[in-house]
Amino acid sequence: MYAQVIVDIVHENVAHTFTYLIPEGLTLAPGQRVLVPFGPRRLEGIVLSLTETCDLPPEKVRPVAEALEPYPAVLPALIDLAARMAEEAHCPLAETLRLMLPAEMRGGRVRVKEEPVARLAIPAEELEAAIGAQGRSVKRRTLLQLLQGGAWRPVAELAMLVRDPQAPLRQLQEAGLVELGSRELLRRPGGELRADVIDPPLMDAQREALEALIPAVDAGEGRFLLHGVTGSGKTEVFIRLVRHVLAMGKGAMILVPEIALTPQMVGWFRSRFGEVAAVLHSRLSAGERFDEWRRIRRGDARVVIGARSAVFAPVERLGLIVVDEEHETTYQSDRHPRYDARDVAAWRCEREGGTLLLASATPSILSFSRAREGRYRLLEMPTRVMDRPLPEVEVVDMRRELILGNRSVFSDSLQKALRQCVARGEQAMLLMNHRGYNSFVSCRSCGYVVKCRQCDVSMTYHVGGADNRLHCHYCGATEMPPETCPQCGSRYIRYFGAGTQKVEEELRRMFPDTGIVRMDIDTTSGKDGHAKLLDEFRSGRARLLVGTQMIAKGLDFPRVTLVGVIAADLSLNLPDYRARERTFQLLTQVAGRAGRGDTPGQVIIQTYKPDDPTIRSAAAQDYRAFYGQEITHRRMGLYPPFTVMARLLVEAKLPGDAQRTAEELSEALDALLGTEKELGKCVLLRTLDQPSVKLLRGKHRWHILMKLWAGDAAETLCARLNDLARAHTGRADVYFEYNPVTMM
DNA sequence: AGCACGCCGACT
DNA sequence: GTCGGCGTGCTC
Repeated sequence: MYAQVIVDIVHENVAHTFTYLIPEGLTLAPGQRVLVPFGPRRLEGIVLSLTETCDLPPEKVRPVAEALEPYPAVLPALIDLAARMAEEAHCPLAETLRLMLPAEMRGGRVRVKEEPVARLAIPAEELEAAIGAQGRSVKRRTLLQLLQGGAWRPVAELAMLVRDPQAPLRQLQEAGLVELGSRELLRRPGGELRADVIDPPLMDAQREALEALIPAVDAGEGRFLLHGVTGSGKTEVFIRLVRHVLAMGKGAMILVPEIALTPQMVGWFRSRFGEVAAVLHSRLSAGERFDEWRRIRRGDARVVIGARSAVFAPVERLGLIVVDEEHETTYQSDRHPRYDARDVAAWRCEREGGTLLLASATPSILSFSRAREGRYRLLEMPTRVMDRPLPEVEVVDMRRELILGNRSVFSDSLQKALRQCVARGEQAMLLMNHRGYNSFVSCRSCGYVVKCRQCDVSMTYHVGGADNRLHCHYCGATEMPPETCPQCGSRYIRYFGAGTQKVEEELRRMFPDTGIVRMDIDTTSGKDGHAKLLDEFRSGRARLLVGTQMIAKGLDFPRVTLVGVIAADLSLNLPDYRARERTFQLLTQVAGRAGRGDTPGQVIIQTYKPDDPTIRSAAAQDYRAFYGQEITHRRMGLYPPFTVMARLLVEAKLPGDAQRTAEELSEALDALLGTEKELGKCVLLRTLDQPSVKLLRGKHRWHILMKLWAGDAAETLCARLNDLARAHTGRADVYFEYNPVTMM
């Protein structure tokens, strides 16, 4: 027998199977990891298939060195998935296969952890006599007593009752009374678990959603989009559905945008499912991730809660994938090989006979339009649990505040509401979608704005640490703020625009005796950074929480009755066709954090554009109204979902190299579209210019942006563009992006 | 990818 | 005459 093996090297030259002889006594199955000789080296590889024959000259075929595990590490369905993704992304199969395994497994970086254990080696009826025979040794007698049940006990556990048990245990072993061994130890993240929380009663809307979903789950099919307003109890629907799937003997996956931001979801699932639930995300240690992966692979854990990459978890007999907060951009991978976890989830469900459930209070325009087309079945949960009202939303015109002489970051309304909220002993959350103290530094004489030396981006003033410095939010560079203008020499340097630090400082001035927590990348970077800050707020030690968009996602604090949005326009003004969508999502999601307990919630949105339709529909928490406006914008502007966006991005040290390369690419594209007219027909728009960030990390940037009619021609064209980018070598780097995450 | 082989310039 | 530059090509 021969094994067809993909070696773990990502390179076009070796992007095909290599044939190895399977030595006597070794049995292999597709998906198994092996060690194979490869020239002078030994490499890890994955068995794709087994064959009886081989058409290579026999002297060229060498045998497999060894199997790395006794079981297939990659399930057949995941081999298919890797193959499909490699074809789609035009990349070597080895690259997509890597997604299917925890990175730590490669190169033998993690090991199975073992612990020493001991058990009785004699029948129970002989124990009494054995204890009697131990003479004056209290340790040996106690140890025998502790082992009386006959089961394996960890030596570490025995050591808590008998100090230094190793020597007496060895003596007992030599006497044939005790057997010593070692046992696999699983490293579990996040402490003890218990499946002891009882099910709360279901509301009508939840029951209706389940009545639609359960027959589909029973049939192993169906794609659903659940649109449920914030606080409508979607999580409880997921939990009941997962329980149903488990009862069928199948497995389930719950994907969440970023697990560090949604520790509550993990808590809910672990308290309801206990050991059957596994958690997968990037903040686990290597050992924890490997062990959780193995618990899933062995079928011990059949519910997986995880972030984007958990969509590749080795769940067999997959019955359900839930994508919670499906509108989040974190489901799109930004690294190679790029994928969208929602698409992967859909493929897996189709291939493996599972039900797909996308859920959000603010569905992505893409998913909702698919639901309108009938590609997803739409389920709606329009009311909050316990008939709690959606919060009251007030839009405050910040231009008026300025005219009235209020130069604080808080409007009169918000100040008043904050005072009342604090006086009532309740909690408030404030969204400021910009971190730092001031967002830019400028010369009042000549208008000069301090920009990063490496990036075409204004620098943000941060206080704290050893000194106050300017930071670049794109590359992380810092420098001291200038005292005089580098351009005109004036001393008229002023600081403008507020960030989270400034909001925090103003709050402290207003409420000197109240606990305040600031949550942004700067305060949550350490291990468990999120958890510590959230705990500070949850416990009530802090009453006020200031943060960037990370506070808007899925958190459930019953004592929050007030939500303030300091500057709703920040995300609205970004140069991206999705700016309105993102703003609506952000405002609606953060508003939904208010009034989740028994007290009704209040939301105040501060803006310089109080009449903007996006802000208006967010204030009304009217998704349908927003969708109606936005889909019209997209149709008129020829944006997705009506078209596919694509771009060739060029980056180079020298500005001339970047521009010249972009122009050359444009000419190559002219030639291609000239000879293959069919491809040309799908190009609706094509522009060659500089992106809004013209310099990034010291590299000058140009791009060719394209809007394409979705279809076969667009796919072929994208494949060509991808080849074009890959083939390019020279003084510039060229990247092809399909549906780019950012256009900047 | 990585490591061999291979064919031309400056050194003990 | 040898050591070493990294260009080309192969790995079952």
